[in-house]
Amino acid sequence: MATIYEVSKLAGVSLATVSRVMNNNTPVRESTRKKVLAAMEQLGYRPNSIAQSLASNCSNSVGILVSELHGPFYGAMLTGIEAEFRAAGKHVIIAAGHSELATEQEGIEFLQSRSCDALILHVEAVSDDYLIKLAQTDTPFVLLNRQIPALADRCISLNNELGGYLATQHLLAQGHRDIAYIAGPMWKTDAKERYQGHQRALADYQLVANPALFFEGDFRETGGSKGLSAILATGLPFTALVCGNDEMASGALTAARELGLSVPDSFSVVGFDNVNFAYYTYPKLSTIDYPISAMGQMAARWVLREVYRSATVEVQQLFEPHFIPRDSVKACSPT
Amino acid sequence: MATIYEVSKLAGVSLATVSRVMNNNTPVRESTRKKVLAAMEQLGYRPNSIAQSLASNCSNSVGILVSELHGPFYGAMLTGIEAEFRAAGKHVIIAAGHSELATEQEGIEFLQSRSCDALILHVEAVSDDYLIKLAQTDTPFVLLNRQIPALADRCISLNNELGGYLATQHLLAQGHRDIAYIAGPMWKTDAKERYQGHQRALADYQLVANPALFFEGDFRETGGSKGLSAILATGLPFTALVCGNDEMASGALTAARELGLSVPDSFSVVGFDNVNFAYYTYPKLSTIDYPISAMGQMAARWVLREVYRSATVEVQQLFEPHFIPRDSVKACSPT
DNA sequence: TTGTAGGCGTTATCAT
DNA sequence: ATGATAACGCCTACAA
Repeated sequence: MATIYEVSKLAGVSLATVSRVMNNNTPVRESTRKKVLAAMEQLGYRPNSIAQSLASNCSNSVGILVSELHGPFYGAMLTGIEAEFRAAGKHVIIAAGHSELATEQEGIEFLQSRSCDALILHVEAVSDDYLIKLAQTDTPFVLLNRQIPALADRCISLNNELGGYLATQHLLAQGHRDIAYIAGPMWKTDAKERYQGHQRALADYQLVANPALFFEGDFRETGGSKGLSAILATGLPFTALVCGNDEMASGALTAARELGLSVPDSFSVVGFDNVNFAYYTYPKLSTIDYPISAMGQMAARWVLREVYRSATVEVQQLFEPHFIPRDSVKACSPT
Repeated sequence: MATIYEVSKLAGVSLATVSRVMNNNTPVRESTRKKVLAAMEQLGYRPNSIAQSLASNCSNSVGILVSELHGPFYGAMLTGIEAEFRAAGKHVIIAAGHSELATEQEGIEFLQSRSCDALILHVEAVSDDYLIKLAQTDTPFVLLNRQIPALADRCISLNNELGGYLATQHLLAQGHRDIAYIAGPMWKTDAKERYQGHQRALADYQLVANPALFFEGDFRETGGSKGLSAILATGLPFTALVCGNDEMASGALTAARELGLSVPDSFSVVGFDNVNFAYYTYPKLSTIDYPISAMGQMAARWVLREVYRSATVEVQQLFEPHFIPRDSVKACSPT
């Protein structure tokens, strides 16, 4: 592989000049520029990005830590991020944190050791304090799907509470009063906030959530099926079920079918996230939209603006969810 | 950030010695090792990976090019790859090729310019010749889901033809004779091979595929729904439908339901890939298993073995699919 | 076992 | 506008 040195020799100029035409940061006479370009072309010269990084103290790489690489949710997020960075010539290093404390911390350290210029973190297990400490470090980072007041300027998040509110509010407006709830792991902020929204919507109608109709699931399909069984086992009547995310809703739909119950005739179901497959369940799932791809893109832009100082479009940090009506909810028939 | 130099000063040894304890490739007296370790600890020393890369001519990074970052298929693949590399201390740079020629080539060049030690390529649009030329370059790469005879030693692929054969064979064994087929884009090798397997299975029964019952889709859900409409529009009878992948099968299921047809009573459906949501469709989709996560892992191992010379477990390059019976197929009732 | 010194391919600061 | 030359932080013969 040709080096800058060989290019300079062939072009009959100095190292520095070659560097200048590459980065065009310093004026170079047009004729010499041409000479250099020609030499580069002739040698098939490609700058060594490692050497550039060492000398410029900028690796042009940003680390992404997500909980999982698979699953409809993170895929959409990564797509938004990658597209934005690729266009800017930055590259993306990914690591999975698996929602586990140790793995998430390791992941962050791993990414830091790779000398990323910045980090985009979608972490769940790590504590607020840990992140606040991390902010003292000289590796800048943005937080996706998390709200920490002390770090508000680097948080990009959805109003989960509002989403939870909207889901339940829609059911209430349809006449439902006995509403079961399958939550995600309540130690996860988004699961908790969604549930709080649920409670607020109930309060609007002078109602209170019935603890017997509550189940704490795992955000996965099995959580939905187990949750439904548990709720049915109470023998209590209910006409609607809110699930903390679409995966659990899908599990609940499947379980209901296997038990001979039909949705929405036996009861209505609402999910959360609007992942791509929500449209392909049967019945099609009514859910809350989570614009995760756009949010990933915003995280990328934040980095572009704050770290690479490129003049980019506005960065939106707070996103509002909205309700997507489909076929899994119907009005509560007066009995 | 502390450098190796400061560590050496604090420990009272030379630069070289510090480097040696880090890489432990050269014997170092235990007492000096301790001193160095202590100094590193005290300074919170972290090696600069960029400098390491420049000096050692090894970036410890491998580039991954996939068609898409979202979708159940690639997610599973990335998971297999990331886990394997992370454990080996290598990191993963990803790029999306979107199944488009220009984007795939750009992606490869992008990854090369990032001085990856190796590439894992899941490319569809790029030609065999291009890849054969690429093999002359000094960037080693493995091919996932592609078979090129001249590059056989770096191909990790599934026997798609066999998969296609198994899908149809199962239907034939269940008594089906009029079998419709919704293929993926036929310029994609896997789509073509799956269809060839379909034809071979038919041939076993002295049957020939009916071109009127064939539809070329796009591997996406809409392909399945459009395909089903097109096939129904012919008015020809059929009792089973094979789809080139699960996404299209899912689309066909949804479309069938909307048309008032019930699967598998009106007709049976088989998919391909066994993506995670295949279990959550209604009815649960009978399909062909595609062990993509394991294949991703193998690609990673190939790199570990061939490029990083680490003694790893055997690398399996050829994978065999098998049939997963679920609820979308039933025996053809004799009429 | 340990130290010395040259090199990896750029960038960037001075001069000129 | 251009050229020397010193970083950048580490690795690795070669010597001792």
